[in-house]
Amino acid sequence: MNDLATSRPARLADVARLAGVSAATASRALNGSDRGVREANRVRVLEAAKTLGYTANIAAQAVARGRSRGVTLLAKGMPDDYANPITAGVLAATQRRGLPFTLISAGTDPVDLVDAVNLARGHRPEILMITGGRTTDDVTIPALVEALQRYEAEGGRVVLVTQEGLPFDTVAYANRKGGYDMATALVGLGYRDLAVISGLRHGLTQRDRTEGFVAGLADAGIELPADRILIGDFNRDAAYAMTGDLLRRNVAVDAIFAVNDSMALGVLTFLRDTGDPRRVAVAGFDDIKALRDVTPSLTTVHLSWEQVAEEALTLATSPRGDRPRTRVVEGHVIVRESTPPVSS
Amino acid sequence: MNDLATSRPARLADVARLAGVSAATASRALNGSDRGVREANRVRVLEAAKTLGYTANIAAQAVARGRSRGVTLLAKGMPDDYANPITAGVLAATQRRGLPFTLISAGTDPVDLVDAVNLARGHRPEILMITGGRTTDDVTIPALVEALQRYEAEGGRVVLVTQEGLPFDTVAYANRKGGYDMATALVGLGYRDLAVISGLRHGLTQRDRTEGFVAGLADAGIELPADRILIGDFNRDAAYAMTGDLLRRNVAVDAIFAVNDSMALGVLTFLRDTGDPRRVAVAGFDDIKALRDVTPSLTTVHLSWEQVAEEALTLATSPRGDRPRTRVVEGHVIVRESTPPVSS
DNA sequence: GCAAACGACGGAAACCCTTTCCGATAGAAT
DNA sequence: ATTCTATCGGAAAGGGTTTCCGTCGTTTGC
Repeated sequence: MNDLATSRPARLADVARLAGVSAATASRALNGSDRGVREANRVRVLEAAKTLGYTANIAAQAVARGRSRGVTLLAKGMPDDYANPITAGVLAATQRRGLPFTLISAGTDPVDLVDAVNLARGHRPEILMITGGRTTDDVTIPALVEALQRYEAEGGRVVLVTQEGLPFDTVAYANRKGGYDMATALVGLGYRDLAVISGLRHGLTQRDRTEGFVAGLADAGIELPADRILIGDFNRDAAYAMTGDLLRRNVAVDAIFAVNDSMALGVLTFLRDTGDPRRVAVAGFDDIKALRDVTPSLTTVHLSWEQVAEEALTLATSPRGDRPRTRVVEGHVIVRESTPPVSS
Repeated sequence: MNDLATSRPARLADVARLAGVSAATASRALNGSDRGVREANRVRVLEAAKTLGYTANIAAQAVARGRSRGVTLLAKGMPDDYANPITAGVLAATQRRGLPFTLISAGTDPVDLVDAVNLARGHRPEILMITGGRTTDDVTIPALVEALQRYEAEGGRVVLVTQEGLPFDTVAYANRKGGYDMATALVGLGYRDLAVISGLRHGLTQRDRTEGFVAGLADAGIELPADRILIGDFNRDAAYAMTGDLLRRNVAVDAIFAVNDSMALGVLTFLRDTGDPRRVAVAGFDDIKALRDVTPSLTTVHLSWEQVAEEALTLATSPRGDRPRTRVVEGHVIVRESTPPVSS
């Protein structure tokens, strides 16, 4: 009932004093790590901490230790209107391991990302994870790489989720193969007049998925005219609009492949909203949870986001190799109602 | 090209040395606020910082200042399968104001929440925001209140989002009124045999929405039998299962009110999976974005999450009153296809 | 025109809170 | 009695911010 918690948080020294030991001993007792503390003292310290409502000042810990515990995830382009499966996956995975999790969100502008990296660097987290599509024309890449390399030189761990090709440990997923397999699947179902709704020209994710899809069609003997690949923003609303553009051109289209599920939902909703008489099939990529609730259920490339997150954390917590490692998570096509077999 | 950034982050002293000033001056130059620094020195410091790739150690800043900048959002029960509108709203709002944002997620167990509050307290953030349904039978409430009061006594700001009744600044939304209005609307459309799919018995959010709904029906002269209120977990899958339980009982039901949209989606999907969706009307609550993509489009109570987040941040950044303030954000019913007028 | 007062600015040092290194002490084992 | 061992405390980081004080140049008053 020592109600001296009036205006300043209890600090370690207060706990130590109340327990009748030194600050060093109190510290050792509280986070056990170090070497032994006599049992009697340990319990006295713990009790004192409880009485005072003591909470370790995490910032001070970070300063003293030179690094703060846990994972900081830098997500680009958050928030969007759909649950970001990567964020959710990493959050769940860190929770499973009891690691503190911090989310820092950067705008979609590449410059923001560099700023955000520097902000994250300021936190000095053990593990810095970065997600969000990179682009090919990004002039800030050198700055980004430099900031991250500096961070690794300082002893931090960097893991990239999404993008291969940068000199850091990376978890990627098989975008190209997924696109290829989707093409194969759609052709197998009987579709011949295809179109792609894709994202920003320079985005690597969408580029790889699109390229894989085109390659898959080519291997099946189908040439995809360039004007059947629509380019726009990488989100649902843009896809909604692009679908309109496509259909107004009155070209023959029997199936649309959207490079991710939110965009596919945009396509689907557009088709429904306008009641287009043509029955156009739709396929997506990612297998986000929201798909369960739409009609028709959506054909997509399933990716295990749990696995992506797990791999990333495993990479991050294992000792660093001398060269950056890359893990690729593969997906597989799931055919659902949105792409019924063509009964020609 | 001073490549001495080999193994340890540049610190303020390095910057100061390179700029030929003292650490004090460098500090003043870098975060401007304090007193004036002669322009010549200012630019030299800024240049030095740039050359060295200097990033302020945020932990050290927090220790020195006694508080770390920005908003820490404590979200209970994250992540779920749908984008959490509160989280997204607060994230967007903090970004708009340029405030650093940190997310800490707690499990669904109330004990986790107290732990998480203490973890958050350790960060000493300026603003601590808490969201996630509270329950009536929660024995940890006193501990929670004590931890938070202590935090406020230490100079932190606490804002609760969702729950009225605790002695802190709060942004609530009109759950009861929303339920009431929904009942009125459904009766107005001609529905008479109603049922409610609700969440955990002790959850305040679902309790208020349910109570409001029942009251609305009563005022319209309709008595809702107790066995038409189904109780289960507060998520989509539970709602999916509960719908099955309800319909298997073969009672007359012409409309189901689910206490939130994810649950309504579960209901909708169950109806669709098992037969004709149009026989039973469905209504939800929240107006989450995912609704745009489902068929039939879902009748719901619209809430402006942007407004909720804005109010919360306004509360948090304005000087504290002597008594806790409460802002209530009201919603309104939006009738969509899932509840067509009954043509008796 | 000169002295006094004043304002702007720079730097030294204290401080924030915790961890960790290292030396000290007491008791146990030999 | 001497050497370990286990435990503890003092003090030094760790990287910033902020207070306090001194200096220096400029303005004001006479």
